[in-house]
Amino acid sequence: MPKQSKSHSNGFERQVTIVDIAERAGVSIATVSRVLNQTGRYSEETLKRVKATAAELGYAPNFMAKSLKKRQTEQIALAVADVGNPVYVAMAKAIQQVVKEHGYRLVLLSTEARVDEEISILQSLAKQYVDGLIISPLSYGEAHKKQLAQVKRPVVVIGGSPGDMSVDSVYVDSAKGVRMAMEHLLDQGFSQIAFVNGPSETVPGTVRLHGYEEALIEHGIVLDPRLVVHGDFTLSGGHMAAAKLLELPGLPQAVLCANDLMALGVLRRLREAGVRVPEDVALVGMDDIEQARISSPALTTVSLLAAERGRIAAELLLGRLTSGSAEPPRQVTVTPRLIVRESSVAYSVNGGAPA
Amino acid sequence: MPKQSKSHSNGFERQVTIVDIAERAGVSIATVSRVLNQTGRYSEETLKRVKATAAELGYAPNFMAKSLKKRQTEQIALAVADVGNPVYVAMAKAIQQVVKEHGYRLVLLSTEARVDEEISILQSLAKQYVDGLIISPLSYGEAHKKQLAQVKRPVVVIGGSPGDMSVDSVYVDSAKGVRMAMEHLLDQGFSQIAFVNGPSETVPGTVRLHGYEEALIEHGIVLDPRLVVHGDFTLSGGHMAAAKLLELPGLPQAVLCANDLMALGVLRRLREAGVRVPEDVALVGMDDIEQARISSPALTTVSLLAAERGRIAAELLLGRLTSGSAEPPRQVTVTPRLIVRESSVAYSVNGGAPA
DNA sequence: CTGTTAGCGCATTCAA
DNA sequence: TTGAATGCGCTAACAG
Repeated sequence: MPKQSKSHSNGFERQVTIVDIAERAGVSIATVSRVLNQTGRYSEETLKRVKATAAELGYAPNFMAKSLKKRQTEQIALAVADVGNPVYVAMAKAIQQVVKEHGYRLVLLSTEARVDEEISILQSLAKQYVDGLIISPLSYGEAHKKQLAQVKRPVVVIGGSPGDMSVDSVYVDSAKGVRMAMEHLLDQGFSQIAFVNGPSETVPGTVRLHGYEEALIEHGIVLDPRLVVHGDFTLSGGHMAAAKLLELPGLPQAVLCANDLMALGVLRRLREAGVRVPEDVALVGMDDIEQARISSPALTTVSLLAAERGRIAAELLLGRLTSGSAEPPRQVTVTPRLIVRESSVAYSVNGGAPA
Repeated sequence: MPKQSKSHSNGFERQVTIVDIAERAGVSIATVSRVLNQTGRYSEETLKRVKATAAELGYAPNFMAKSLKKRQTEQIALAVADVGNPVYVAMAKAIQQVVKEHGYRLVLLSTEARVDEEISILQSLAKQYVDGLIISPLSYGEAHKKQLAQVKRPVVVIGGSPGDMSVDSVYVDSAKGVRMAMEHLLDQGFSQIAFVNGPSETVPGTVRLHGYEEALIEHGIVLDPRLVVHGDFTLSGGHMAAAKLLELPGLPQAVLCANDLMALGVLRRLREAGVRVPEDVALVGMDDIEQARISSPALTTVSLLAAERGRIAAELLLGRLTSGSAEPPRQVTVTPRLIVRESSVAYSVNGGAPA
């Protein structure tokens, strides 16, 4: 290839530094730094001159150098299992909003639901490329805690276990959420309630299963193992889980799903099989994602207050960042809310109208 | 407050550096650097000793220092308008996968559909905190190009305009996509086809409107301005847009939406009004997001190949990063695909069955 | 009000 | 095979 005319300037030319602008403006680099950061004192005259030449040269401060020196990046990271899950999107938006007000940039990290990725993110946090981290881990075992202890930067975990005080955390009693949903179903006289859970090796998976079992016990119903199936918290996971349910000799009276995404997948599969919701089977999800409202029938669900948990997490982290980092960890707990919509209220087939 | 026992170690203790491990292992920092990076030569003996003490001390390399020195961060950024939009999620996942294989970390940036954020991201790219950027801008004007020209790092834009060769880009002819959808509708004999467009000041908005107009002209149909309404590419935007359509004296025969999210919102609003899809009105979206498949009725749509565009963009960027950055910009174009599902095929009310 | 200097933690040349 | 020295670009003392 012939020697290119150096037209396309996306090459790696020498970047302009404060030295360049110092020389050009006839001042020292210290002065340049001062006016650019509005720190210390300087004359009106130099202010103008420095700013002018900075603009002239198209100066942009070097993030690496600055961060290395100041020992902070003004970035915080949010690590979630699946950026495609609306729950995490809601969380991310809430967090984004509050950290931004405080001058921080939010970077999203996706773990693709893999534990080793979670650990690896915790590890790389030690590299200090962000000032703090909010993580919503799918699992939360010894490996996590060990890494967490190593980390030199504030971390707040969304999720985790109640009463675990190794780091700041915001907790929602999702087992209670499950029980609320179960009550709602049981109150309508349903006793054969299937449970579409997430992976049993995840924290949400085990916790929610507990809630299911507790509700059953409380009502003197023995758990039918065939009614408990597993998905992976995704749409298609729910779809496949419903398929398993459909293979059972008889249809359950109701299906409770560990999250809305799976509930929506279940809904789809049921419809494909000609099963009507809620007439033939009642359906309840968890999370209260936007799609739950607009699905048809609108999905009854348990809000786990994703946005609010995100906001709280961000505030906890910001607290660590700006003031004390020596105080003992705090855990704030939020309470789930049942939201009854169409998918779970079965009026009599003979057509009783709603109130 | 009493003097805290220094229990909770998330404070900002002095981090361990290669100096520490050099001292401890009785070698120079140069040697430490060499074995840790597997560069240069060193004895088996020192290898073991250095590695051991590094582990012992819980050493983690400082990202800032390393990047400052090497002038690269091994991070690339993806900036999108709305992290909640499944299209961008699909893009992100595809990109994530390919950059990861090449040892890069992907950080997600959300512009919240604001142009000033897009510009600001371009600006901060000059700060060099990522090695490259993939951006899918909603608008693409002079301000963008001006910033783009300043930037010292490779950028690839997803979207933009055909034939614009200021940077690498991947382009999908969405106007053609609209025409394909229109053909599908017109072929069924529909002539009153409403168009729910995105904001008219965005690139996708203007381009898709053109496609709509062209299709109409081609079929000798004059555009009825009342049939063109605007949303903001979100679910609720579609919902509101449908409300406007519902106010019209008569219902259009079909509704084409500039994206699936709005189409789903429209679907919901129509159902609320007791309008059946596709029996009363045919509905078509664009993008082919996962929810389009599982909605009910399943949504006819035009795939804009988000994942594939993401993959291509990532490959273009990686190309710049690893080999030449001097070559002239490339633009690769992908062709949309019509995907006919249930929402647009109106069988006769008398019940003709599908083939 | 401004300039000089010393690192931040690391990779890398140049000698040994 | 290893060590000493240099500097990436910047901020923050410390002098003047």
